[in-house]
Amino acid sequence: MVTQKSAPIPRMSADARRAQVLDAATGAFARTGYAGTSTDVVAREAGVSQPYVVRMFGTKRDLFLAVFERSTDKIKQAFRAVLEEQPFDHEDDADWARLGAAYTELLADRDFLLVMMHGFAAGDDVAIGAQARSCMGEIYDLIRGTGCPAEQATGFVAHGMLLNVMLAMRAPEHVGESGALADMTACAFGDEGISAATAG
Amino acid sequence: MVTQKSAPIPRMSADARRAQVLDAATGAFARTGYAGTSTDVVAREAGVSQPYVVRMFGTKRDLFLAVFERSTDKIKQAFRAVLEEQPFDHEDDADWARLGAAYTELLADRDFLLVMMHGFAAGDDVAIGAQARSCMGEIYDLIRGTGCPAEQATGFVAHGMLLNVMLAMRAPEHVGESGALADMTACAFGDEGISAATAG
DNA sequence: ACCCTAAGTAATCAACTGATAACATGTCAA
DNA sequence: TTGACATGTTATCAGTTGATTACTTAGGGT
Repeated sequence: MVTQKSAPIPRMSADARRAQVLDAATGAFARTGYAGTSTDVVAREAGVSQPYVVRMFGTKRDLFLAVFERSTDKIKQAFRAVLEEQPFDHEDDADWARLGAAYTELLADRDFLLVMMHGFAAGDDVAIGAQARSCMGEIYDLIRGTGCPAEQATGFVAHGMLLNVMLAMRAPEHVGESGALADMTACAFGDEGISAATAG
Repeated sequence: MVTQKSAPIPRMSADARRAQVLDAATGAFARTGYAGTSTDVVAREAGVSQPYVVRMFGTKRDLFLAVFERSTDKIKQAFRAVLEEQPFDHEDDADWARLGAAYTELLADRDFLLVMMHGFAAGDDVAIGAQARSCMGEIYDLIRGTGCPAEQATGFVAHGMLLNVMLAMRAPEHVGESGALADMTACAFGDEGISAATAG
C-alpha cells in the first residue's frame, strides 16, 4: 500500500472563521460571563486552537468587546426596527406592546441578552464598563426618541433588566418550583414569552 | 544586646476573624464578581493568609454563598423593616415611596447590592443559581405580601434590578458624561439617591 | 508548670490561563 | 511554477488559582 497523501484540510475564509469563533464565544460568555470564560473553551467550541482565538482578536478582553458589541447591536437593531416600522405613540398601550414583543422575540437569541447582562456585570473592567454604559445610554435614548417621559423609558428598561436577570439565574427552567418566579417570568416576558424562554 | 523575645502576635476569636474575612470578601466580590475574584485577594484584604480563608469556608464557592446570604439578608431585612413599621397600603404612593427610600438607603451598603447582583449573574453555577432564585423569590413574595397586584411588585423589583445594573456599570461615577445615564440614575435612585451613590 | 485546643502560617501542588514564538500548509496571483 | 501571503497548529511559558499538608504558637483550663 503506497503512502497515501492525506486529504488536504479544508480552510475557511478569515471572515467565516471569525464569525464561527464569535458564535462560540457568544455562547460561552453567555453561560459563564467574562471572567468565568477561558479562551480555551471558546477555542474548543469553535473547533480551532486556543492561540488562534487569541491572535484573531488580540486579547480576551477584545474578544469579549467584539461579542458584546455584536450582541447589543442586534438588540438595538430590534428596537429600531419596531420604532421605525410605523409611527410610535407613547400614549398608546398597543405600541408599547409591540416594543415589548420585540423584547420577547429576542429570547430566541437569549445568548445576546445574556452577553449584554454579563457585560453590564463586568463594569469593573474599565473598557467593558465604558462600553456597557454607552450601550445602556443608547438604548435609553432610543426609547426616549418616542417622546415618552423619562419615567416611562426607565420603566421599560428596568423591565428589560429584570428579564436579563431572570435569564441569568436560569429562572425559565425553574418556573415550576416557585410561584414567585412564575409571576415574574410572566410579567417580564409576557405570557407568550414563557414558552419561548423555557424551550431555549 | 540580648536576644529579644519578639512581642507575641495577638490573635482574634474565630468569630471576629470570620466577620473580618466576610467583610473583605464582600468588598472583593462586589467589585469583581464570583469568577473574577481570587481567594488570594480576599485573604490579602482581610490581612490573613490565603489557605486560612479557604479552610475557614471550605471552598471559594462556599465563601461566596456565605457572603451572598449575608448581603441578601440585609436587603430583605431592610424591606421587612419598612413593611412592618406601619401598615402598608399598596394603593398609596407615599407607602411605595417609603419602600423606595429603603432601597436608596441601601446605597450606603452598595457592596451588598453588588454582591446580590453578581450572585444573580453567576446563576450558571448550580448552587449559586439555586440560592439566587430563592432570594429573588423571597423578595418578590415580600412585596406581594402588601397585597399589591403582580404587575406592581414586578415593576418594583424591576427598578431594583436596574439600580443594581447601574451600580455594576459604575454609572454613578459617570452621570456627567451622558444625559441618559443621569436620567436613569435619577429615576432608579430617586433624586436624593444620586448624591449617596456618587459619594460611595 | 503543663498541655491541649484553637488560631494561624509557610511550603507546596497540579491544573488552568492568557499569551508568545516558531513552525506548517493551503491558495491565489503573476 | 513559484513565491508570498493567509490560514492555521504545536510547543511552550510565566503567572495565577484553589486547595492540601504539615508545621507553629498563643492562651485558657487544671
